[in-house]
Amino acid sequence: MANDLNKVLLIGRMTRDPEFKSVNGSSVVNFSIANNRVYVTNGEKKEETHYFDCVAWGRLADILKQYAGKGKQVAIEGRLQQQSWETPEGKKASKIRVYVETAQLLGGQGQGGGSGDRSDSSSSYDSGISSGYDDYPAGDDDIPF
Amino acid sequence: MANDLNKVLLIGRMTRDPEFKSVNGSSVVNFSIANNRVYVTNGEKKEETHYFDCVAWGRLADILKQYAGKGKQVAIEGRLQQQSWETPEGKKASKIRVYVETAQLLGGQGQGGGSGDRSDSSSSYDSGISSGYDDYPAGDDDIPF
Amino acid sequence: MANDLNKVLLIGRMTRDPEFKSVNGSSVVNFSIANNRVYVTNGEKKEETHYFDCVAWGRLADILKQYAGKGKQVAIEGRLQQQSWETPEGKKASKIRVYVETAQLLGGQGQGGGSGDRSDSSSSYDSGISSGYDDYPAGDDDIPF
Amino acid sequence: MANDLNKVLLIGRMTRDPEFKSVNGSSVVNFSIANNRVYVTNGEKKEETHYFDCVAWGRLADILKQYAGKGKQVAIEGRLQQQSWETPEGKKASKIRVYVETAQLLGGQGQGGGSGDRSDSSSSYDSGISSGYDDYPAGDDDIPF
DNA sequence: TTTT
DNA sequence: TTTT
Repeated sequence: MANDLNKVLLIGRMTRDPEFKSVNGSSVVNFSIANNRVYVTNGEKKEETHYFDCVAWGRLADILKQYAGKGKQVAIEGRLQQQSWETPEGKKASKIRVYVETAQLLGGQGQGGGSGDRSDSSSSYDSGISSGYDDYPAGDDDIPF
Repeated sequence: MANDLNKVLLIGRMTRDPEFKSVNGSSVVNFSIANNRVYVTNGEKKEETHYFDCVAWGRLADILKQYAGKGKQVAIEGRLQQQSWETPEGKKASKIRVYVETAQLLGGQGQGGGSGDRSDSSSSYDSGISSGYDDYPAGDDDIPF
Repeated sequence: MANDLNKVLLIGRMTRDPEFKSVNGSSVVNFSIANNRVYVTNGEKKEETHYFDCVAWGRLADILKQYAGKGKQVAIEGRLQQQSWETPEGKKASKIRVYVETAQLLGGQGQGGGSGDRSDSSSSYDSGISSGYDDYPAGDDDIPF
Repeated sequence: MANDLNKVLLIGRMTRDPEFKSVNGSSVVNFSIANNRVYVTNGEKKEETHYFDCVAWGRLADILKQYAGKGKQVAIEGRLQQQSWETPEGKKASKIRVYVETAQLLGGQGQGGGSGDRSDSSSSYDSGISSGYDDYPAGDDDIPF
């Protein structure tokens, strides 16, 4: 069986602070990204917003927990993932989300803060951070951006 | 408002023949792609298949209708799209699919055929085809691949 | 012959103002992007900067001329292109550049300005703009960002 | 400093067998990819071929050495890299190549073989293989495709 | 320097 | 359920 190409690249803003949890000792964050699309159809300008659910694991999850937040602009790279589960009624359900492999915080003019004491994290430089299970393309351990 | 980066790249096989319809005079095809993932966790090889819904419009839809089919391997480039609708019960629902902007048929050894008389389309060369509303990066009108 | 997948996605800062020219009535801009890479090798943090030459045509060129500038952070999407030419001595030469199809100006804190009177263009919102030969995924004609 | 987004995705055919060497005990392969572009300008079909130099390291290099070869169709994912060096005359020179992070061999109808005894490797199934310094998204050790 |  |  092949390992097929599967790559997603998005820029958008977090609709809320990343939701953190720990699964079997591993860090996990879930968040949603608002991605705007602007286009012109026969002279008329149109705007749409699409919302995409994202998940990140490991060190990347820790860093996003610490530095990302509602309104922050972020570039993410990852892959599409089909989650499947059974509903309480025993029906099969599935949805698509983005498994984030790398994230770069952009110096956007988001409203920042949101949930309280994250305001101190506004070191305001861009960052590229990756999942961190490998030590290859990674950020710094102390001041990731 | 911005036009945010939104790019998806996938290789996979069509799980069925593209489903064709005409919407306000425009061609539309819907299809699903099986994308395989192979990875190793602590020495153990694992395999998963993820299924992604795709839609294509215009000339690309026409070409996919004519040349693509169940089992065919295809590389697609497009963008993530959040479809939103109301259920018959008046609830809001939404799902993610891939809006295909370009497709390249790969000369894979899929089980081909499926729904009968498409076997004659096995011109068996690769192809890169795009949506065709613009005439810029496009294929030929007669022998697209 | 196929139209093979060829996609490049970069975030970086312009090393200088885009260099504008007109070729057979079409607008062309050339510019260079500084793309930073940060990684860790056996505990040690490393940094590198890579410079990539880019070219854009048409309406995208006009917009970049008007709104982009030295130090601006930009996300670009395009394709790799091999330029070939003959040297004055009659030798064959070739180099790789990025043919930009879409660009999104990011609200970064670059040193801005540079060549004088562009400072007034700091409308400071992000933007996604594309080549504009098609009217499909495009920006606005008046206030592109 | 940021770790900026830098992503390249290409499909093409190897113009020759990968050139293998060992650098400080690490495997390295160099190869060149022919990437075809087909487009239409005012009704006229045009074709171009662009050649891109690629490099892969580690386990991915080993696998490409063993299974890839001249004429093989491959999908690669990686990043742009600017190589810089000094000429024998003491001048600075630089070129752009693709640092390959993942490769998927496609079941194309390349002329295969080429340099002798690779013909036995035509297991002819697609494959997705990655650099292998991490054990995360990887192939099998024995039968990678 | 080049692939199908 | 939503960001600027």
